[in-house]
Amino acid sequence: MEYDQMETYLKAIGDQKRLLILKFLAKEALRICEFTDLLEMTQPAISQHMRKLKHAGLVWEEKRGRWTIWSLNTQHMQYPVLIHLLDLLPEPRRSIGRLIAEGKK
Amino acid sequence: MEYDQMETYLKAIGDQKRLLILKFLAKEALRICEFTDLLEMTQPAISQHMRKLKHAGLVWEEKRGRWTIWSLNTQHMQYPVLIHLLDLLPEPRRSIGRLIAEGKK
DNA sequence: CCATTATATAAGCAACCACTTATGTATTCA
DNA sequence: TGAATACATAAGTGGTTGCTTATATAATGG
Repeated sequence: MEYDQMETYLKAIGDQKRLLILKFLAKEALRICEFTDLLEMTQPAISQHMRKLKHAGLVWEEKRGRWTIWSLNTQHMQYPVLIHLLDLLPEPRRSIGRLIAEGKK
Repeated sequence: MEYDQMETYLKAIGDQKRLLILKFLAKEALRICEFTDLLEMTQPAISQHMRKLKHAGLVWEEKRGRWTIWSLNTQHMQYPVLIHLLDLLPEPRRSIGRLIAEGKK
């Protein structure tokens, strides 16, 4: 792996919000509209983070109807490292289960 | 580890020049003036990178006379991850051995 | 003691980043 | 078909980054 690729990778995961997104995706695939509730961020902000993660090859997108379903790319060369790092981070305050309970999913 | 600490860590290593610095330090402790030759960068630029690495707890500094000798902090929580990542990167073009041959060390 | 060497730090600057608001484009559903 | 929903993208903005040049400080060596 070259230095510029490594930089792209580390810059992609070197952001609190994106780490949180990845932490969620490590559990299950999610849609943008679910992230807006989970992260309490606007939809364009999420979209832009996803674009950055996609550019680094960390996530996949699957268009289904009006939704875009995002999931972790488990084939990424540094996927094991990513999982290791995510495991060090605490569980998010808001959870997907909470969303379901609130009838948002 | 909290999200902001992880971000600080990843931002610190998420830079080509700093990855190169760390790659050199993984071999041996070095001084600023040696880095200016190895990386072909100005002295203040190096100093500022070292400050950032120090702030993230990745390196130690040891003042000896007019020199400051920098070395990797092998006690850092994410030291094994760092070594793993550095091992994926190619050996730098310029080497310490080359410096010695040129009579600069 | 004075010149040299090694380093830190400050100010300035261009580029980049992460957000915002605004808008365009599909898709679904009544 | 028209309203609502999900999403992408563009433009604008304030803050950050990584460099530069300039300068200060401290140690060494003649």
